[in-house]
Formats: sequence, C-alpha cells, structure tokens
Amino acid sequence: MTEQTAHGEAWGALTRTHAAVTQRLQDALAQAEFPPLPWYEMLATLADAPEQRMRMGDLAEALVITRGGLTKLVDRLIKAGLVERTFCETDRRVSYATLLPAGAEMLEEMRPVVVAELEVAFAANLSEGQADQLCATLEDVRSSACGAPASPTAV
Amino acid sequence: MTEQTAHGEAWGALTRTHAAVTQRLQDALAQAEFPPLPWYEMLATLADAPEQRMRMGDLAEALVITRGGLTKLVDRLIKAGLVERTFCETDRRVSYATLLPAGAEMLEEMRPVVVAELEVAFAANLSEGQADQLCATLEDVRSSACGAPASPTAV
DNA sequence: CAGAAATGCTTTTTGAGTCAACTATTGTCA
DNA sequence: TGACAATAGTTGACTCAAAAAGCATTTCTG
Repeated sequence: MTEQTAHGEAWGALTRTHAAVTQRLQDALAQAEFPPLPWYEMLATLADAPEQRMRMGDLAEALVITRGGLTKLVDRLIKAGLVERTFCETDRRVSYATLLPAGAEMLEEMRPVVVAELEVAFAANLSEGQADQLCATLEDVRSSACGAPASPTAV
Repeated sequence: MTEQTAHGEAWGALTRTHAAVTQRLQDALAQAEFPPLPWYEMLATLADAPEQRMRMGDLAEALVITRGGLTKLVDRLIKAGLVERTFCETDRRVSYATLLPAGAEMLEEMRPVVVAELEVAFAANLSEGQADQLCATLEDVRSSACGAPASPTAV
C-alpha cells in the first residue's frame, strides 16, 4: 500500500523509468569517454535553435535546470571550447550561449551513442504507435502538473 | 531536429514530465512545511515493508540512490526521530532501517498532500485505464533500459 | 525625466548525492 | 582449517545543483 492509488504506481513507474534510462545514457557516454549527458542535451538544444544560440534563461528552461546552474554549466562548456558566450546589442542584460563548430562536431560524435541507447530502451518493447501514445500521455501529465497546486495552502 | 527520432521525443517528454511532477510534489511539501520528498519516499517504502524495516541495500535500490547516499539519508531521518537503525542477529554485516512510530505518524500527515498533488497531475487528463496503460508502458521501457548496453564498447 | 519596479544573469553559499576507498563479516574451496 | 574472495555498510573527498542574494540594465509611471 505504498501509494495505494493507481496514480501512485504511475508516479513510481515514472521515477524508476526515468532513472533507468538516464543511467543507461550516462553509462554509455562515460564508457565512450564522452562528456556527460547534460553537455549533450545542451549541445543538441543549441543545435536546434535559430542561429545556434539561445538566451540563458530560455536555455535553462529548456534543459530543466535553474539559471544559476546553467551559468556554471555554460562555463564548463566554454572552458572545453564547445560553446561561447555572446551578447545582445539591443539589450545589454541578455547574454547568449552560442554553439561553436567544435561543439557541433562533438554533438555529431555523441549523437549516435545516445540514439543507439534510446533505440534499445524505447524500441525494444514499443511499437512506433505506442511511443507516440506514450509521448502524448506524458505531455498531458506534464501540463496538468504545471497547473496550480492542489493543496491551496488551506487557510 | 533535436533528436530527430520519435524515441528522442519520448525521452524528452519523459524528462520534462518527471521534472514537472517532482517539482510539484516538492513545492507542495515545502509549502506545507513538511520534510522533503526523499523522506516521504523512504517512509512510504518502509511502511510497506514486512515488519516496517528494510536492509540498507534493498532500500537504496528501492529509492534509486546509491548506498552511500542512503547511509546519509537514513542518518538524517534518525536525527529527526522518524527511523532507527537495527541489526541482524544472524548476519552481523547487515543493518536495517526501521520505521519508528513517529515516522509512521509523519507519513500519514504527509500522504494526503502527496496524494492530492498526484491526483491533479495524473487524474486531470487521464482515465483510470490510461493510467494503467502508462504504467505498463513505462515498465516496459524500464526493463529494456536495464539490459546490456547498445554500444558494445566496439573493439 | 527622475525614481521605482521588473528583468536577465551571475555569484555565493549550502546541502545532497556520487564515487572510491575502507572496515567488518560471511562464504568458498583447496 | 586457513587464506582468499565476496558481501554489507560506512566514511571522506569531491562534484553538482538549488536557493537566495546581488549587480547591472531596462521598463514603467507619475
């Protein structure tokens, strides 16, 4: 009766599955002597962005980490020569993380490793349609979770 | 073309959804001035266990953290008087984390908060059947993810 | 057009978690 | 039996990330 509800079970499954897949990706990257998973996610996100750059705040949101955490993550990627910090002409508060050619190269080296692991994790027991269905369901849950809290702080 | 594959999308959805629900639970507990989520998970896991106790190694696996991490987590719960460390008569290497009455009480106080948030996150857009389906699919993915690596270290 | 509020990012601090090394106990097998 | 390996857990050094405070710039408002 840990959670006793079906939703509790779903929550547990979500946690365990996320942990298992994450672990798998991290292990695969580490074994190939590639940078850690957050680096890959950042490179991949920037590669998709217009002009291959993003504002710090937007990037933090995309990567699901705090702004403070992103600042330091970007620092590490800069030190590795994969990314650079550029600035906005019209608003001098904002700074961009901009993908460098070396970062794009690294991304292309890492991508097959990540894709292969995802194939194993997702494709093994799931049809194409099931994967799409999973996506849709998860997004439903996510959007629900982003709403107002259930416990209205009471009085 | 971040991931360009359907599985990449599924991976992204999994990550975002997990983060959103986790954040929601953490916020709700913090606002109610309750202990953090890992404490709840530990209390709930122990409450389900036979004799309300578990070996350290098993508990670590159930909570998806390392043994070293669990040792310290248990230390904190012990300091809070919610749990105690007990020992095995027949194998003096093993120690148990054992739920104390105060821990069981705390669990019952926390449970409604967590359940309410999970209801909102999962029940809002999901039927009962869909939730079960989600569970099953996630478990499939998890079991696939626990298999051997895809990139066979090459040569 | 000042002064105040809001925005964007960084810095600092703090705390939790991982990893590797270590102790203690039990199991194996020659 | 006695040495060696395997298992269970803890400890300490380190890394990573979150939270809160801080600084600079921009926007809003009277």
